[in-house]
Amino acid sequence: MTHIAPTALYQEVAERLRQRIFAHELTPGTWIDEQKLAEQYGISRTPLREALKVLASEGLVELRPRRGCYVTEISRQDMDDIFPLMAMLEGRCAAEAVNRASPADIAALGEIHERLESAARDGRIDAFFEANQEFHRKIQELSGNRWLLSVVQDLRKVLKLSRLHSLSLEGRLQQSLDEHRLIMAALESGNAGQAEKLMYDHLLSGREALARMEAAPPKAS
Amino acid sequence: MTHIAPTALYQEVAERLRQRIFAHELTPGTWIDEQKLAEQYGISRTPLREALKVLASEGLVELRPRRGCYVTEISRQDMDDIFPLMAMLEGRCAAEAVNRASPADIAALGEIHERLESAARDGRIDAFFEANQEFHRKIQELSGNRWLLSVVQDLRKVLKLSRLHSLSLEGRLQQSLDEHRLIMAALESGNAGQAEKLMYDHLLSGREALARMEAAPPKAS
DNA sequence: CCGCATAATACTGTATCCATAATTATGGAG
DNA sequence: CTCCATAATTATGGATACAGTATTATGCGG
Repeated sequence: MTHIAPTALYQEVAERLRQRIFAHELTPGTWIDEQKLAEQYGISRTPLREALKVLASEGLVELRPRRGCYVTEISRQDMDDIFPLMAMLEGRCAAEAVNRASPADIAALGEIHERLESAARDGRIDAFFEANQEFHRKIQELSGNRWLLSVVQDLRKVLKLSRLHSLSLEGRLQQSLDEHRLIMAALESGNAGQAEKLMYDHLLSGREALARMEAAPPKAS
Repeated sequence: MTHIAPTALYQEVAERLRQRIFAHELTPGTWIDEQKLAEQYGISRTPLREALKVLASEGLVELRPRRGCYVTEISRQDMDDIFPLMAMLEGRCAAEAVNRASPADIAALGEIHERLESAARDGRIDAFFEANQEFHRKIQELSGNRWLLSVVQDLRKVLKLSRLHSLSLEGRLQQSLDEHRLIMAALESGNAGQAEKLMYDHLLSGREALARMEAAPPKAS
């Protein structure tokens, strides 16, 4: 039986760990017990350690020599550092996307946007969250810049370390939807400069919403 | 004998490999023979493989499953993708540096700039190259944004894969020096917006010089 | 009773070993 | 002579074993 996916074990392990980290099953600051995790996955420590090296490069975990591996703790300062950066980068993605996207691409993006609309109508936050991610990712891909894509996605991974999601803030979902509509319109009209600025503002707006939550957290620990 | 540096072996190996790649002793496209390299370094394959995972995350090598490890080949397209990105990012670094730097920081930067001047006077290209790197790095650090720093430095590593150095182009060294003077002046006068734009233009100017070399390469293979 | 030193334990880091898959060489058939 | 198939070789990927260091517990001294 030939493996269809010849992907190495350490990659699969890395992906599984990523999911657990994003799901906050492994919370920031917690120590990762190599041999416990290895036997839990039924593998040896070798591929696990290789996976941890990858996650460390992505910033999801920190490897302290002779001390072990810890899930990265993200500070408010980090958020303040990353969001403006993301705003700039995603803004650039939007601008590049306008320059390179075909009408078919824009149409595909419009479909994703429609899912945002319907999710918002039904108040389905998690569906909105999913479509939102997909929308942003699609634009990033449309930029056609492989390196821009990888940088943005690496930073996005780091942001996902935070358990705060601005969409659960009262009114933020509607506001986010409004901003998306504007961005979508700019993309359709082919206005690169405007798309860039709107995307930039959209990201900063998201950070602001998050900041408001930090002041009055919903029910997180 | 206690190791003063408790740094793990795989990190040292990764650094040694980086240097060999940057020195073009390991040229893009070449296959990395694990066991040959391991015995050459007098170590086992385990830490070497971990080092290769790190280098792969940095984009310096490519790991093809079951096929081995190859030094990344950088295309013209990649250069065209990365340079504008770097221009934007380093521009942002310069702007942030203006906002955060103390007079002492600016003075330290001025000293590095002086080394640029003197290296240029004596026509010492490699010294100029060194001081140039240090100048840019210092500004990146002054931005005070840990994530911006890591993103920029990762991309810088990838650029170093290219064996083309624009400074060896006739007249480029003087042009680069001129641009640096303007940047330095903007930093000293505390004009963030201008520093950002000048740095942006400086990077694009570097890419243009490189493009001219690609058309008429000096003597590279 | 508290603090420090020493010993025991446990985990990280490295080496060695084995299995599997890919590449290359060799031989035979067309 | 060329092309394909099969076998041998070689390298990668994973597992296991071992060494060294950090942490924790325990006991002794103050």
